[in-house]
Amino acid sequence: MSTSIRRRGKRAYHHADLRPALLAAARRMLERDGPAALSLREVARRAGVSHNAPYRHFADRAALLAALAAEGFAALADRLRDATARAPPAGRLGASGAAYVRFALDEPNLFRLMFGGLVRGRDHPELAGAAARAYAQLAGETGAGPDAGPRTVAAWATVHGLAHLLLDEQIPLARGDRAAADRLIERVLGGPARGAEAAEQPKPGADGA
Amino acid sequence: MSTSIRRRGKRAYHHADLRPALLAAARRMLERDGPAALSLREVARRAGVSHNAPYRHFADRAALLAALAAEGFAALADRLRDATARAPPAGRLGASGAAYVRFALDEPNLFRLMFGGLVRGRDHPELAGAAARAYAQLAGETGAGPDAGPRTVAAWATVHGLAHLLLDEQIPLARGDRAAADRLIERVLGGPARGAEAAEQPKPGADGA
DNA sequence: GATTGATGTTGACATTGTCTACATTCTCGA
DNA sequence: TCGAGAATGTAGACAATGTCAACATCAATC
Repeated sequence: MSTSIRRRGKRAYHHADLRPALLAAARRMLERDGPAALSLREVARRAGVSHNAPYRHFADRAALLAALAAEGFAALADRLRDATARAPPAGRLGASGAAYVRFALDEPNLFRLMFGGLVRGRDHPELAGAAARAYAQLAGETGAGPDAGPRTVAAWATVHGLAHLLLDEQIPLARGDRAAADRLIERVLGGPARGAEAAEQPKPGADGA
Repeated sequence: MSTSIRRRGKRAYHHADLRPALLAAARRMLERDGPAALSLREVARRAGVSHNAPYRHFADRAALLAALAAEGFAALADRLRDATARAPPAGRLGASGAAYVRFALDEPNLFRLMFGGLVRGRDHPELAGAAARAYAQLAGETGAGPDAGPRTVAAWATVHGLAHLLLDEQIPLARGDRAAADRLIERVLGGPARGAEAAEQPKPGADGA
């Protein structure tokens, strides 16, 4: 906490860069306790300012959450870019999907904030823009153009659904087991039409929502 | 509100069936304002009882939400059963998937409660059981047995992801447009390996989270 | 150097979840 | 029949939260 009350030698008038400091504190709290438990006052406390200071940078709690979600979409876009850049052209679809799911597993609560319906892009243009950029990245790297057809939609839906199911522990898979996630992704993304020739697959579990 | 303060001619001791009355009120409030806005005190108010009465029937707010989510899984299981019962054997996979997505579109906030990570089945056995029954129904009707392979997981993930994407308005589709949802499902569920020969497909939108 | 706008603080208010203590009503056994 | 005990509902309190209004402080500008 108290990230740079003063900064760069300069005396720093009030706090200097309070907004990023608030976002950083909120990000930590988000990943620890989830979006529902994120309290504006606690964020302010961790940033070392009064409980009303955040209102100088965010209209309300929803705006803070929207900014966090926007950061999440930017991070997701980066991940997708990195993953596809490293993959051979033929493996880009799988790499992109795996990166998507890994992102969800790495930052479950950020992912939930982004896709949990708590904040809607419609209400926050900044969020809508960040989401659009991430989708553009995704659509571009799945091999289809912006006029992607059912194939792209299906691939996207599959990966997105897989991320959710894994996150909610409805498909048993050790959290953070990258290799297992990769294998599952590869099998599932490549597999729907191939049938069930791959062995040792996980099956739907009874673990609740 | 004030659902059956007294009941069946009998004088009814305190409220008679407060628990279902609370759940009914909560269900209405949930669909109107979403899971995050659901207040225990407001539920009590609408049921016409004191702010603490719900604690005789639910351990806390999370328990109420879990009970609602469990009802949701039961309703989903019913929908899946009905849909597959009416479909010819060859069309069961598609019918099941379409029913799944339609359920999400019909009761968006209930769906978000069930799959939004707000309540975890791990903490509420009743919820875990209801979820397991719904999944069993789903797995049984996708044509695969309980040892479903990647194909079943993929189908499930695709449908689940599609529901989420439609719900979050990340795929443009008029809310409640059943025909469009059905066509999309059919194309997407049947399509990943077929390529993009189907025309007039929607494409990923820039509508934010 | 005074003014002004941005930024941060203090205090207040209604609402909420939850705890404890108390009241009322039902049920069941003598 | 009735009274004890268990269910069920109520009243009051408390801390925490989101948000509003009023005030303070600081940097920059005329």
